[in-house]
Amino acid sequence: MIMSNPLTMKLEQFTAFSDDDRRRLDAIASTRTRTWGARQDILREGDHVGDIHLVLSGLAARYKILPDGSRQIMAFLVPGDLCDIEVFVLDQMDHSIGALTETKCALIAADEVMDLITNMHGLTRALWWSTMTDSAVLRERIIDHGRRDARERIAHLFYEMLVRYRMIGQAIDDSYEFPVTQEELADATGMTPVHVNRTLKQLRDEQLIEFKGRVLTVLDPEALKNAGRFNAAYLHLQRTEQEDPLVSERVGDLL
Amino acid sequence: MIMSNPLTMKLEQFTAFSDDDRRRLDAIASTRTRTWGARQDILREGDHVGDIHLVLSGLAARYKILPDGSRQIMAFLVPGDLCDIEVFVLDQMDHSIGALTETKCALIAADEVMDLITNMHGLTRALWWSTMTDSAVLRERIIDHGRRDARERIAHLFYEMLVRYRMIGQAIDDSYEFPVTQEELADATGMTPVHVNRTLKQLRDEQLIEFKGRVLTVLDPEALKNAGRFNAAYLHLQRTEQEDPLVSERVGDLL
DNA sequence: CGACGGCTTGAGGTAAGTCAATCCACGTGG
DNA sequence: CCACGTGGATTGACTTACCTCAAGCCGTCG
Repeated sequence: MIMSNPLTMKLEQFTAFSDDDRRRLDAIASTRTRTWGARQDILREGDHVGDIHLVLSGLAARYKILPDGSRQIMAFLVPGDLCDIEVFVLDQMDHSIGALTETKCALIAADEVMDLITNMHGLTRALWWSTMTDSAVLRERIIDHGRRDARERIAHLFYEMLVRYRMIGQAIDDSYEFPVTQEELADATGMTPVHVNRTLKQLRDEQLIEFKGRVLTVLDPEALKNAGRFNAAYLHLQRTEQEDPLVSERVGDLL
Repeated sequence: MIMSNPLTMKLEQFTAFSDDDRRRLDAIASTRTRTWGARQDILREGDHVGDIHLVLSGLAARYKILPDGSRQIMAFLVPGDLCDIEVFVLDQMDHSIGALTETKCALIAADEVMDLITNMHGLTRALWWSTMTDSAVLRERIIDHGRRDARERIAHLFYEMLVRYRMIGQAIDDSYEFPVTQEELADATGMTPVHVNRTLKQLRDEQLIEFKGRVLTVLDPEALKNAGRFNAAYLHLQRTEQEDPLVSERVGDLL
């Protein structure tokens, strides 16, 4: 057996490849490469589709810088990891990738992968989008826990849920039904029920929200958004701005 | 325009559907449904492929119970969210889904989706696997931040990295090169550099690890694994146990 | 009416954060 | 070969956000 590239090795944990598959993967991973020095960004938040990057050697990190300058690393990328398949489906990066040490990546031509995507059934693509945005929401939750305090976390969650309920047409103005107990909120935000309670009280006292009878009402959307340091980019609601006035109508004012 | 089901509404944020597509989605979402009462599990950790579940109404949560009994909710699922597409690719659930209120789901026959998957090119499937495990790792990081203390977090990270470096053949016995600064570790674990330092010292004092010259050596794998309350299930290294002795050789003893 | 689940509030404790000084390994230039 | 600068690691003293324990409250439902 030939010692192949790290991506192949990784994927083989899952599927057995034919020699042909393996040759193909190796070819992809070796034709074009590029190297970044330590502390350089391989991809930046906002970048659009270009080549796909596959880490071959070195160590990189998926991270985001928050408004206050703090950084949250959401994942370490080791050889065999793909940096940016999601850009295909999500249009633009919602976070950055930085090299921690000198890092070499294989560059996979956009259209090689594009073939896969465009040949997909419309529904399959939509499915991809769904998975990818789910991941993005997960990443945001990591930031919540790592770099936001109790008040910011709750505010962020409530604002996100407002957007999500609007998306599916289940928010009336700035209210939505959100039938969670404080204990469940605690389990979601990684705090204790007691502290959730105090934080809710604070948000209520500040006139940002009202939360009674399982219905959450956002009294001051702008203020809540700020309190949660919310930035809608990660939800990838691309069509809103342009094409579709109807969709835009649903969530547009929240972004 | 017909008011369609929540999945369609959600996906339309991203793609414009033809009337045909929309009809198809609606059909999928309405043929078979099932309702769960509040506090019932829709899916349990360990469940294998069955029907795919699409939330139609109610509120559910993606969660995991830790060994000490604490629960971490990783995501709220609202109408339009899919509970378990990943099972297709990952063989079994690595977490549970519970209904928080009475929740109705559409049941999508496994083979309807299976068609999509099996018709996929081997590489595309592998790509899916890659994305799905990435998500699983993200979820694990949420648990880290929400329900593990500093020592557990660092221990968990170091053990996970050992497994990942083994997977790509870049660990020598229980050592691997991990060229991160303490500040970067802090950004990844959501703590401060100072506290990372103290935690490292503790792990060193306990003879669990050695970390000098960018090389991390796990002195006592079993103990480190326990310290991080590590459970390999989320990495979905399915082939290891059975088929492939070579793959198993790489990571087998760690699981 | 009592019981129960969930919410609220207080008092006191602790893990982790902040600020700041010191140390150490290294690379570079005189 | 030593002086120096620099980035990172280490350690101490003090603060704080959040946790724990525990009691009381409130609405609803049998």
